Amino acid sequence: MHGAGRIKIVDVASEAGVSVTTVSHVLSGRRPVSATTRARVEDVIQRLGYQADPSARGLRTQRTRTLGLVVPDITNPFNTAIAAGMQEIALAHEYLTVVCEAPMDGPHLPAVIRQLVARRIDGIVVGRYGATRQDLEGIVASGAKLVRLGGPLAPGLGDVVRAAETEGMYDLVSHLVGRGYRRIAYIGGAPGVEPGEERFAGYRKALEAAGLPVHQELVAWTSFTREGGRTGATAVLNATEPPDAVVCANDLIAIGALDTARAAELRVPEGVAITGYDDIEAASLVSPALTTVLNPAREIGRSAAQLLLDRLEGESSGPAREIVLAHRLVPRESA
Amino acid sequence: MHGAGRIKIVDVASEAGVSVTTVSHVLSGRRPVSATTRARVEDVIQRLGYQADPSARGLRTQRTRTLGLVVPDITNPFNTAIAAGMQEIALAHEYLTVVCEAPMDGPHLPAVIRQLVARRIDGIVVGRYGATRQDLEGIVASGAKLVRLGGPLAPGLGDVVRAAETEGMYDLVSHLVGRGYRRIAYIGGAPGVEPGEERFAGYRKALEAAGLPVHQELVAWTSFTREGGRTGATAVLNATEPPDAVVCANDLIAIGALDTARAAELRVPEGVAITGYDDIEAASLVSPALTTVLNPAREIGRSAAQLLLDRLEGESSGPAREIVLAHRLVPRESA
DNA sequence: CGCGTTCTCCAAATCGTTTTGCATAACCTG
DNA sequence: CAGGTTATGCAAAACGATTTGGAGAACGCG
Repeated sequence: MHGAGRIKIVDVASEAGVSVTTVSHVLSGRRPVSATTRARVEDVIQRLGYQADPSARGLRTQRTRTLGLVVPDITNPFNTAIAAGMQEIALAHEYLTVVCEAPMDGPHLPAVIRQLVARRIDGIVVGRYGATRQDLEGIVASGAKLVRLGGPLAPGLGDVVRAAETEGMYDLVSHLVGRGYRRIAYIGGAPGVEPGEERFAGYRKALEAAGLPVHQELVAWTSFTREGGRTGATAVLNATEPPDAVVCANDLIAIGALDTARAAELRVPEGVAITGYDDIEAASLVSPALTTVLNPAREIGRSAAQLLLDRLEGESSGPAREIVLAHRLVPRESA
Repeated sequence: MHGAGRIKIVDVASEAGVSVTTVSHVLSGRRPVSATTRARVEDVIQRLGYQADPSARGLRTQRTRTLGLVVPDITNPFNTAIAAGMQEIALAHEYLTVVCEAPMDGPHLPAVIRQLVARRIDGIVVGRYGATRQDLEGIVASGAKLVRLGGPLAPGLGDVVRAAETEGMYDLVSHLVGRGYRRIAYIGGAPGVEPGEERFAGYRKALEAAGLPVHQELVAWTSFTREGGRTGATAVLNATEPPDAVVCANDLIAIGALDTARAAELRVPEGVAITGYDDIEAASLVSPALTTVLNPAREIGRSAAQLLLDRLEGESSGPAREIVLAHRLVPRESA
């Protein structure tokens, strides 16, 4: 008759003939309990299906056993892959994961962070973002652990997980150079936003290493969207001396660039090569299939969650850490 | 020096020169408070940036102000759109949304539900699923509010939100008939899983209304994946008398069918028409762009959250409700 | 056999809210 | 102005767990 989930620690204690203290100790293992008592208590817990009330526990411990992920766009497959990776690790440690969307337009980020901090979320992962130092410091000051996805490692701003973006773009552009392309254009997202900067750096380094110049008129900055790709491609393809390849900062931009090329009756890759970055699902669905770089999103999520859990369950402080994950070139038809 | 988020209700009370009871009352409005006192308290709350501790509040009220969404695959854009819709509504009411993945392979669903129930989540949305009656009853018995996405309205199993799937497929197939197609094949996902059943029903009704027979060899059941689409299409296209159109239960299946058609050197839509369902982003990115039906996923999420909040904040019980959302045919190149 | 350790376990305080039962002050009404 | 309402605010008891200071029993040592 007593519904599931309603039994309390005191019920377990009386059923097992011990005090609530003892039950708590077998649960947490913070003090020794004799083997026979422990066995009896665990049996009762099992039989009654006892589960500690998270609010009561949270009130006492000041922990919520919850991890948060903040991303600019929750429907972006790259971001959901990160979320999936986090959940995989978190669930195994009985942590919950909440993912929050904070669009780039308007001051959504501070509000979302306030929400998360007010909720006493234990650890927060801030996704690829133009987050200000102030935003991030607010998280750290609240006592929550912080992991950033990308950006430089800085003291007092949590740990960092990132893909080897610069190296990935370097390899991609070198790949193009190796296949004979010489006038290689670049379409970036919003300038100054982190992953864009690093990818652009890889582009420049690769050209430099090949002894090729960076033409200012072959570089366009727009936004990380399909529409951005269309306008960016229009700009670089109309240069006085057009490019033979267009490197895009992500797959959505590249798909937009494909639109523009198709509209201009330019064959890909014969007329112009086009490449993306991230390897989202659509990259292999469009035609021609995009040459791109695999962004190990799920693995990024796993690493970020693991970093947070280490800080939470193991040594709380210590020097800031950085995890860099390997990229992988995915050659397909568009180059 | 006192960091943000650390101030308690007693601090607010003493700063404002009132008791904690009064502060609580201005917060909840459950008892009248004089205008001048209220103003003073609200000012102090503002100035100090007070935010009630959710664990303490949850312990007392037995509410977590959290909504949950359970889906088979968190990276499916359809599901993330639902999540985004839920979050939009939930956040406005200061509720958090957590989305949990419970893959169809293996007994993940009961475990995830247990987790959510143990966490005292206030309301749970169970996505398109082969959920058993037992799973759902467990949720209701725990006291959490339940909304199902699809399936028949049944007493004691919460409210239902669904798209008009049968009608949507009916319109789509009727559209094909109107354009002259006569041998129309169908590729479904796993048989018995809800959205598939309803879509198949729409397919049959439309053929029936047009006086066309349902050929057993033109119906294939696989899985809701691109790979499923490939195998399903191989089956129906190799029928003794091949179809002139292939209707797929969702977009991923349709994209897989496009693969098969391309491999068989069949032009689409000249050789065979292919249609999808859901209108995921990739549907407009592939070539030829898919004729499909817009599944109002975001709106579904919004409605589900609203339903939950109504139960939570308004009248708790009452007859089970069902919300049916309109579909919309999206004609593109593939038919 | 007395005394100090080490094992076990318990009672009670605590975390920060909400909510109920009263006390007091203020206000009408006749 | 007495008597009864209504407004206003307070003190104290929950909510269900964790954690600390000890109590009693068992054990070893001199």
